[in-house]
Amino acid sequence: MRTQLRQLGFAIDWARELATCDPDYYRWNQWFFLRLLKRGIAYKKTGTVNWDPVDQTVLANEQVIDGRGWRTGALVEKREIPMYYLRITDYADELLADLDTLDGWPERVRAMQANWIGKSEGAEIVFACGNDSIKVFTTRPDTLMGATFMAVAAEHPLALKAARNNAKLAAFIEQCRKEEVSEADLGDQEKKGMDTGLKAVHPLTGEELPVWVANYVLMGYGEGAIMAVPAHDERDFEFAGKYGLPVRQVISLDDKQEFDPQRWQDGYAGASGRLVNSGEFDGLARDQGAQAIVAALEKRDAGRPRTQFRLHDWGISRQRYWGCPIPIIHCDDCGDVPVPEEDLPVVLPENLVPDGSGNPLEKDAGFVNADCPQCGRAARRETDTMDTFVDSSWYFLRYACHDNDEAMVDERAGQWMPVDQYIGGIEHAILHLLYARYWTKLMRDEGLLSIDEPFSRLLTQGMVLAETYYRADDSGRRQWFNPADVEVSRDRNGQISSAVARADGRPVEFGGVEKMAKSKNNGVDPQQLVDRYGADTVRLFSMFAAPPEQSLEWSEAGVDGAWRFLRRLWASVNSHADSGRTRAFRPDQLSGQAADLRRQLHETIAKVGDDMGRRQMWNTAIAAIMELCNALQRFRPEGEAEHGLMHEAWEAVVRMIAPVAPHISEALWRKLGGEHSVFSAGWPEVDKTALERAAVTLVVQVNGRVRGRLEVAPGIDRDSALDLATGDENVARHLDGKTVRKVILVPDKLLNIVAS
RNA sequence: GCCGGGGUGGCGGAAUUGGUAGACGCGACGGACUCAAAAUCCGUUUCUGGCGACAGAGUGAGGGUUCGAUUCCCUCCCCCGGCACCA
Repeated sequence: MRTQLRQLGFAIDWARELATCDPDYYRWNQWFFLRLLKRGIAYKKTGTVNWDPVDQTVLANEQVIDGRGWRTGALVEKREIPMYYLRITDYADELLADLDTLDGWPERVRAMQANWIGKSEGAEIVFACGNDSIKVFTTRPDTLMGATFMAVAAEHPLALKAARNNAKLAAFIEQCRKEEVSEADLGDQEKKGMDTGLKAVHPLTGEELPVWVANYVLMGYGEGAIMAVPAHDERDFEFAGKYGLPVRQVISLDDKQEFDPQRWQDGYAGASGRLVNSGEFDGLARDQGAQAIVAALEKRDAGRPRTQFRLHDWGISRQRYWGCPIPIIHCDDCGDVPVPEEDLPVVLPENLVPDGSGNPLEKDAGFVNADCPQCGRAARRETDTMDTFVDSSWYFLRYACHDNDEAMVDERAGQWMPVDQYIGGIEHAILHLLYARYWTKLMRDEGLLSIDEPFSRLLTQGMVLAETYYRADDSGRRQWFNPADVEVSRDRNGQISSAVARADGRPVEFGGVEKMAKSKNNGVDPQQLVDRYGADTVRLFSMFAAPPEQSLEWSEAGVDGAWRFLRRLWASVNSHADSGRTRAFRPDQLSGQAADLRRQLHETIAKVGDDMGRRQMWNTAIAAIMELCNALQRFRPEGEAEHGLMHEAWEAVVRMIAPVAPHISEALWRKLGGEHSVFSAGWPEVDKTALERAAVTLVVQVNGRVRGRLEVAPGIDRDSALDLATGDENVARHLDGKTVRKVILVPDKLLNIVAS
């Protein structure tokens, strides 16, 4: 079933692929895009793409940064091209706030989205710099008086301007821009910088501050420029130390701590403390100081409060063939003209072959050449396609009303939505799920929907991991072997001692356990297992292996157990049904073992319902069903009532296992006399009266260690329990010579006698 | 470097709110059935000592809180995943 879960996760990807092939879906994507364009929610601006100067193509992000080494460093250039964007940042506040309403979502996904949106409160401050100015964003306006230099990103306009007559600076900037490509190891990259020679003017003191280019300042966040306060920011501190820039303390520390400009210490960036060395602001607490400083800046028109989001607007243009065409025609005279509604959809030609040299649409005259809808003259069709995340943002809405060719969605979408239970891989935790939430809100605000959120409950599956094997050639390049093509020898502890390739019998190296990926050739196709054992067994086995949110190392050990379980179930139910003794009975006719068995049956029904529903722990649900089956198979029914009980039990078992082993369950359900499908039979009901117990097991501890067990009537009080416990031989032995100090009773569960 | 998730028998994992650690399954070992094997069924299976009843140790390491800690707190180690030096 993990496979099935996995496939449900893939459904997102399938939906995207199918949707992009479906002109009907294109039509509404394009219709809605044009509507957003008209509203100004979609807009055009220059964006940066990774460009391969050798193959002359745009590189996908993962080709550049995922460490597979396709293209790195010098082989990637940045290129500025016009792109279409959606104003997702306008919804940043709502997307953040509504996370609190998604209580059916895993906490970690909500945390990841909140971090991604990245709201921070602070101020923007403007520093004069010659005839220009530098605007910065800071979360710490209280430290303004401790700013000792400015730092700008390599791409910052002022840096570029200064580089025009400074070759060394230009070279440094070029180097920074190249290195920025590999974000993966940015974390431990050394801080580097260079003085531009420019001076910025402190807006309150008038002091001149040097302006540096620094590789730790990012153009994509805030203003691409910072005021550096080395005394209270660890990165600025490190940078100042390296380049000998001044450090000025402006926030007091705890009494215990002394400020040392040579050494960074934890409290420097802390929240406590008052302003010092800050002139008129001295003595104010941090937040008051921040307010006062921002007020002073506002008076001089040099700053104001501001909330900054990390989230960027969503660039939806993609320079690739497969995707929904962006319905725009570029005319030399009329500019960018939307394709008229009656001409939608713009469809992709299907006969093009991507050859790795860029978007084939650009070279297809039949697609590119178009008449301007406004003036009728020859014009050029937009060849960028939409990000396929656009398609996955609302496919589930279209499912509800796929046959409507008059409207994007109709009232049926409102009836079906929101999705009760959404399942997908954890890799979709941020992008897909955030875009789908955003799109839902967009459609709501366009009057097409009345829901705020698309998915009520979310299950994010863990990754499936598998062993990797490789053989390195002389140059160190690794050739990866699929685990299925490798013969593994293990030592007594199950550890891999050696492995050889089946093909040539020569040894291969074990490369550790990693997430299944094409690049490591460690994917496993469950189809072979399905062919051998059947789909029900493979579903049962993979659902039983681990809870769905946990990552799972793929192993076929254990699949035999699932197979045996289903075979036993098949035999037991058939033999019961063939006995033909299925008459109704009254529970009070049962006694002894039979009554216990019926209690276990109803406890199991309750547990399995809770595990499959609330807890989403399918592995323990299956374990409980297995336990029940073991008990049922051991039981030898005598008389009509006990045969009736067996019938009640097997009916319940078949209904409970049906979600996991649907084919066998369906057949067994008919065998048990079901007229309709097991899936219309409903969930077995818990008979609360069957749950009552005549006796419970009370664990007896002495000083927290288990020394005995008592069978007692439910609800027994502490003193009676203690009386019984001290009568137990082993308990008495451990109490011998000691005085009872304290007795703790956990009702119907445990009695702890504290003695010394 | 930062963030998130983990670390429990030979293995996958269970223990839901601080209350019997190891459910369920795999594997292994022993037995029944069989001329034999497979399949099936029964039993044992955390480690150490003991014929046993039992006793001691034990959930990555070390400390703490508690009558009681896999669970809560502190420090540290290791593994997996993600990433954005976010001002």
